[in-house]
Amino acid sequence: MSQRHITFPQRECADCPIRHRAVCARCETDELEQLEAIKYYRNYEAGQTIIWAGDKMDFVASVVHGVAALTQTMEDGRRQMVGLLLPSDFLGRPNRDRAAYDVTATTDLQLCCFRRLPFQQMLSSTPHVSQRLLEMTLDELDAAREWMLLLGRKTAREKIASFLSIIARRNAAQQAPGLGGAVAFDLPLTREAMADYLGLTLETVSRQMSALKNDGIIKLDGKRHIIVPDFSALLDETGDDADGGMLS
Amino acid sequence: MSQRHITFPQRECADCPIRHRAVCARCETDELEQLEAIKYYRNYEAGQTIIWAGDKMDFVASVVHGVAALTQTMEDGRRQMVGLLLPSDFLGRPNRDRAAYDVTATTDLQLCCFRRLPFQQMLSSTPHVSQRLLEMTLDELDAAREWMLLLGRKTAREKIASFLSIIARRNAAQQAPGLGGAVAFDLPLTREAMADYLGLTLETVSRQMSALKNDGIIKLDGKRHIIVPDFSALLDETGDDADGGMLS
DNA sequence: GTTTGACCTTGATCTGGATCAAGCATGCAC
DNA sequence: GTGCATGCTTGATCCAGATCAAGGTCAAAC
Repeated sequence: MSQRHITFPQRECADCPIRHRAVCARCETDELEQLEAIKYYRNYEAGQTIIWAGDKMDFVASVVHGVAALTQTMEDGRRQMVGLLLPSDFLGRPNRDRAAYDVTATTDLQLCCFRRLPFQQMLSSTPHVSQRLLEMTLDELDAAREWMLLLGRKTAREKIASFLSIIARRNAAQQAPGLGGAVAFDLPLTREAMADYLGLTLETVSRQMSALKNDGIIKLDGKRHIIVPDFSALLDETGDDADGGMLS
Repeated sequence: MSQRHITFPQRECADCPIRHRAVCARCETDELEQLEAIKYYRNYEAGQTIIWAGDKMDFVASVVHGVAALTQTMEDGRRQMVGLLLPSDFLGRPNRDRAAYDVTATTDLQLCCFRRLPFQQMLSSTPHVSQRLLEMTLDELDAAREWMLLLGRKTAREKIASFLSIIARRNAAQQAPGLGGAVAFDLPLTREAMADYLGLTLETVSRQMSALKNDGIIKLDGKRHIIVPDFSALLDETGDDADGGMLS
């Protein structure tokens, strides 16, 4: 394993990039101070395992930079990703001291870790933290249910298009507004990890990526950089409602 | 539609069958009184739609008796169940006034409904309610992740065996302890609803049920009553770890 | 600049579950 | 009773995606 050195800056909460979206989003100054007292940063490089299912886990954490994946593995080696954590997402479960899933960094990653026991204390004493955590957990449950529809009922092409639009959307949420329907971004996953996310094989992922490229829906710059000339054309391939579920 | 009349008894919280497992589980007497003031019961018969995705929803609820299903439908009619609510499970999302999924009663059903706005008030003011709701939501998220593994990676036979063992387990949780590995229960879903749960067609569900019957893993008494002579034999068919994920 | 290994693409073939198509069983309405 | 609808089973065929197999690309290590 390479010894490449990663250094994300470590900072005060006040100028943290996820300050207003993470579990700490609603905290007042004094509550932030309490969190500062129990927090520490950890950096991982792409491909590293953060924790194995069943391992003791003495912290919970927010993703600050990068992407982490939660994966379940069956005895015979079949793997299914069950969570994809992007910046501001929360890792770990309060009141549970062992990891339920394998957790790996799929890109270089920085976590803001909170020691588990004091964090649990804060959950009882600080409604701003527990309310925010409830809201984030409900959002994750909604995302999981979208994902179930994808796994259970979508075709391989729809799965790929859906995945690309999810990544594009979550990227856009943090970055410059795209100009006129065009979007570009880097894939945070290998073809194999995409297959684990989508319930496919890596060969099918590769073939469907090529098909979308040949149909002009996406362009590839290298293996990982995606350009979407017309985002609505990509959405048409996802199988989802054209209006994104909006109601009159 | 039939006019068959359903009457589940309506009761005081004190002798409610889900008193110690539902969102109210941790409430003290005075908190229960607050809940009593904003609660009312609703009964539905098997097959009835409770609410359509996008409809206004002015209540949240606990399932008291029976089973409800959350389902997503694509434009072309493909359907995926994304939630199965058994007694004590929670329906609805605080701070959201429209249903995100279709909700149907798959058996005769009783809901204990709470008016949404006062319930949201209580969430802010009553840690015992919000803490319990967080815990239940985290449990649902874990269940959703198991379900993703099932949808993404299991074979049709494994899916059926997994579904049967889930229903058997949740039934057993409330009822007499089975004698020596044998279990019996009623399916709360039609073959078609099972297909929507499992990401299969109803024909495949029917074929795999027949296969498990022919292999002696289950016995059928009518279409819906299942007898499992040896529960561990059923578990062997699920593809899950033999030890149920227990660790040394 | 050559070797190595990780990652990705593409081709040929196979197969589990979908689809298309009958028909059966049960229970309710009349 | 008869008629009819709903739910279920079973058979024949098809096909999307898995599997098996071969190479291609690129960057880091030497």
